[in-house]
Order: sequence, then C-alpha cells, then structure tokens
Amino acid sequence: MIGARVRQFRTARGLTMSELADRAGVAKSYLSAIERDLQTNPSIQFIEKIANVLDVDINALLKDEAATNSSDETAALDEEWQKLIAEAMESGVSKEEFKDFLEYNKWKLKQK
Amino acid sequence: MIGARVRQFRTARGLTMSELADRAGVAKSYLSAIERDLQTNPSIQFIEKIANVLDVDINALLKDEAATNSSDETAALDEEWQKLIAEAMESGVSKEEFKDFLEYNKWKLKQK
DNA sequence: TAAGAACGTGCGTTATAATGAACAAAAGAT
DNA sequence: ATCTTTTGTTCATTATAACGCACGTTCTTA
Repeated sequence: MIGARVRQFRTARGLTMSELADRAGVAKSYLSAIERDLQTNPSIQFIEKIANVLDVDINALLKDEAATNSSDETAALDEEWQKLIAEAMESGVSKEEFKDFLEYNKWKLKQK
Repeated sequence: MIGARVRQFRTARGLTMSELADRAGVAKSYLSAIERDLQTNPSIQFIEKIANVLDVDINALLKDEAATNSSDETAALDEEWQKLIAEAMESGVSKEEFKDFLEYNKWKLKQK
C-alpha cells in the first residue's frame, strides 16, 4: 500500500505529518488518511507534491513493495532507528562524539 | 501534459478510445477529457489501469518531470552515518542507551 | 505543575474525479 | 444512395478526493 511507503520515507527524513503537509501544500488531515490507508487513491498531483518534498522518485511511492526493498541498505534499518538517526543528525551531534559513545558501550558490554 | 502521451501510446497501438477505455475498465468520456487536457489530474489507479493495457511503465505517462531530483544534503541519510548506525546495531547497543546518549548531547550543546 | 505549543486524528464541507447515458459526425457495408 | 456501426464528444449525475477547522493527546518550556 502507498500509505506505508509515504510514512516510511517521511519518518526517515525526520519529518512530521504537519511539516510534510505544510511543505507540500496539502492538507495534513488527508495526508493522515493516506498513511493509514483510509484513502488509497490519491491524484498524481498530490503524489508529485509530496514526492517532491521527500525528494524521492514518484515510483518509490507507487512501487509495489516487492521490488522496493528486497536488498536495500536503508531498509535494513528499522523505522525507530531511522528516527533516531535523523534526530541525531539534526541535533548537531558530531560523528566523533558518536564514535566515542560506541567504543564506550562496547567496552561496557565486555565487562559483564 | 499527460493527455498527449496517452493518445500517443494509444494510437501507436492502433487502439480506439472506446477500446482502450473498455479494456482498462474506465469511462471513455473521461478518457476523452484526459487526452484533450480538459482534465489533468487523474488518480493513480486510473493511470495504472490504462498503463497496464497500453503495456507501458507508469513513468512513460508521467515523465514530464523526470529530473526533479536534487538530493538534499541535510535531510538525506549521510552514508557515513549509516555505517555508524549499522555498527551500533550489530554491537548490541540498545535503542534506550542511544536515546540517553542523544538527550545528554542535546543538553550538553545547550550549555555551550 | 501549569501553560503552551506541536502532534496526529475526526468530521463536515467543497471541489472535482469519474461515470453512464445520449448525441452528431464519420466510416463501412449493402 | 440509405442504413448500420463505430468513432469521439457533450452533459447531467454520482462518487470520492482533498480541504479547513476543531478536538484530544502528547511533548516542551517556564
């Protein structure tokens, strides 16, 4: 279904529904209905708008999930992790700080 | 416009409007309006139907804006970040620990 | 802990996508 | 040449896509 894909890309970009709807110039209430598959037949202009903001090809939203993420790297990351990544990047956490955090945790796990 | 492309593919297949509309299961009156650009915002299900009969990819009918992709640096998932995250997941770092790390860093940045 | 903002959803309304006739013009057949 | 069938169009009607606003909840900020 198309709703799942829209939500997937949206959360991956760390965007809220209000934000996406605002940027795309569509009603957030309708976007909500689309993501929950309460409505499943949007127009091409609607799809173009949100695809434009999400910066993805229109096919990425229309494509049946069969070919979409068979062996896609980003698909390996589950949804919650993607949110965390987006949040991390936006908050200005440096990669170095994160690396330190990683090493510290590895060390901590070893102590058990 | 989309109408020109539909007509182009249809005539190329030697199909009449009545025939295409019939096979696709849509109203020929509406198909007529689409081809003459009296209506320019069909639904994805409509396009899928006729694209299916015409045996063309959906893009072939929408391709007017094929090159609208200029990947956003800030929003897109940074490649190096992805590797770090993958490493984090494999090393068994829990989401909770990562969340705590994020909050701590946000707080730290605020202190300046 | 209270106030305020931002989040997503529910609902009534509007705009328009999509339909099913019936129609005139053109093509094809007898 | 008239009759018949097929073509694409017009028009009134129905279905639903899309909207704006208000509401309850969940984060923030003080």
